[in-house]
Amino acid sequence: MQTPEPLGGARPTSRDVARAAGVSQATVSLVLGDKWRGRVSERTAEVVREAARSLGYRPNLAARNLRLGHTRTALLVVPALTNEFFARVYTGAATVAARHGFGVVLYPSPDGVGPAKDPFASARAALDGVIASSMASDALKAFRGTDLPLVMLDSDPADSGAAAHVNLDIADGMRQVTDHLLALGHRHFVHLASAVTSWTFDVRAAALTEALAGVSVRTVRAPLDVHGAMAATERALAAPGPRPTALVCDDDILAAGACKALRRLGLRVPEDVSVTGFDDLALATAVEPELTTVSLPAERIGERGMAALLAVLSGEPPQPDDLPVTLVPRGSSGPAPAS
Amino acid sequence: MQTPEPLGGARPTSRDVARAAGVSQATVSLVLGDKWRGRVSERTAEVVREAARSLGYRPNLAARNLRLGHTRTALLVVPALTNEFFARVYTGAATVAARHGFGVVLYPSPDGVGPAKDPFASARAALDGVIASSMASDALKAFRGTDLPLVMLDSDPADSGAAAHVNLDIADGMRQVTDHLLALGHRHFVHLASAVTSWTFDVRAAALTEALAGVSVRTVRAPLDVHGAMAATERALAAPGPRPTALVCDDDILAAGACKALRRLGLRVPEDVSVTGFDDLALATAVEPELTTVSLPAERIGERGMAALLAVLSGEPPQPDDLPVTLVPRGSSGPAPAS
DNA sequence: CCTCGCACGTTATACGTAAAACCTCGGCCG
DNA sequence: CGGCCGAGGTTTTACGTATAACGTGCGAGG
Repeated sequence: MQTPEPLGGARPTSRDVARAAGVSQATVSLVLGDKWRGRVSERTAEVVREAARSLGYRPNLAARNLRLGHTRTALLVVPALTNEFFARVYTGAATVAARHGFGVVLYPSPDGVGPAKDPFASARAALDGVIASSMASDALKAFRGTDLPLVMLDSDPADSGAAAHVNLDIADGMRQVTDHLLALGHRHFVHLASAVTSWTFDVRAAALTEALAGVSVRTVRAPLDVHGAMAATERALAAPGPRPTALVCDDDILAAGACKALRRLGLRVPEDVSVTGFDDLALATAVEPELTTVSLPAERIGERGMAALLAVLSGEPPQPDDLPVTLVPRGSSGPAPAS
Repeated sequence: MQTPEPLGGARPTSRDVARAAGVSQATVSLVLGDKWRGRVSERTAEVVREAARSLGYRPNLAARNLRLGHTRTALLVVPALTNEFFARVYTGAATVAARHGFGVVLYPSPDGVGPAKDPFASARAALDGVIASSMASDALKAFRGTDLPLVMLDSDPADSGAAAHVNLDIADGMRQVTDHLLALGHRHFVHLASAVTSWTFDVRAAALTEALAGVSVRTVRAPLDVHGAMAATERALAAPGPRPTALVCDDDILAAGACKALRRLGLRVPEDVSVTGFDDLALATAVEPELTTVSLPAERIGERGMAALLAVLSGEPPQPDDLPVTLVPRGSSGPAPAS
């Protein structure tokens, strides 16, 4: 009937819709907000809906958020978006968010641990809460002392700044890895550890040394990329003493690099050296041999994190939540060589 | 001086700051908005800033957005966040956005998450514009006919719905690949193509068939994962006729799968069969042999896309923008076998 | 001495929405 | 017949901010 498209200048407002439908703005708000049962006749409601449709009306979210006092959006803080794990966490969080009419905006922390000068300015959306995954505690200080509830994922549960915690049983994962390798007869280990420090890596290290008490284990650190892992692996094998037969890596990327380095040194995986990863990225089944690794429920921790935030926002006291992880034995690990 | 933390109920508003500083709300807005030169004395400004700091004041973005009529945030629509390429596009876009006081919120299109019923509802932020990367044209119809400017990246430049286009010279990339392989003596090709269709893959196919006119080439389609690629590769090699010596893949993931499948068939890469990828993901150097592939300036296309959107928003007519891509020869391609 | 302009603020208003409070009219019951 | 009630709306207000429009002294110039 009227202008079919909101072309040209300004977007139509609810008042424009009201005018077109011959009702007041309040009625439009009622109808479009689905709160009109018993307050507006079915016929009028339909007229309003039709007017809105023909004008191409979309509510102004800024105005709505201002009026409502909340925004139904959460901020997800992650160390690095290029890591598949965090993309999956996001997916999980966004899924349950959508189910509750929430949105999720991402904030890849600059530099992973950097001093986030102003997270609020860069995540320009007005927020209801914050979820942080695998972040160092002090990288989140900008969110402390605000009124925003903070849910921490895969982080130190002793951190009291968070309104809720959801964790992965990382320690158990590492225990499963070591049990697996010990059962295969391995007695000389190298721990290829991540050079970036965070709770999740600290736990891996602690669990490993505890599970391997009394067994020969050597630690080498590497940045989280293939070339760093290769260099570190070469260093580790160049060290004096008996040659390690098992290489436990903090991450699949490190494991992939380790495999490459070993092969260049003329060693076969897993016949001469077994290698294990962590995280079960797509990479784990792309390389050869496929990596024995620990599968983490990435989507699920995102889902649970969002659910926890929603619980906090509705005033429920959230209980601590721990998710199990599972060892996936594949081709990169095998029996320790005879001698 | 006053309450050091905004604990308890409501967040402090600019009016609270004004009260604490003994000035009017307008003055607070002036000072904090950095528009006070010659309107407010340096001393008063400092008092205001101190009051804001001690109250922990953060401006209400919803109110600001409403007042200003824009939000300085853009929506980035991508097919799948777990693909490293898009994470990098995001990074580039977010970088130049931040430089201009803009934010970027992500919308991984319905393929990844739930029903796409209303992109505006799920990306709850109020938006100034939309950037879509590698999206099929009809997946964006929700953004057409709105007042939001749309910038398309890596998409059909003939699409007139977009206010600006930024593209990669994909065709040239594929030409470089075929030139490389032809120079190595290859004459029997297989094109391992993506089963998902989009402009970027159509161009790869078209460029390949054009560059290989008169040469034996067979096309097999596979979903974008390692196992799909393996199955497709086996199918391709089981076909009658002379054995292909070069496998051109639409994507590094496909290439990695192809390498695995070939090895299982007892064929060596690159001695028996050469394999090439596309995109130059981290995966390309994680597998062995490392993949010959085409490196795409992912961050840069994100940067240019955001710059184009900013240009459109300030009324400048944006010119079409094409970014070069480069072949990176690595270990997975070599001379065609003798016979 | 009047007035002009500048330095320094303040008052008032609008942005678009949601919802509380308020109207109006007809029917029905006591 | 008076009053009450419910259906179907409308009027009004508030959310917090940015900024246009409007004072108000005071020093200087005519």
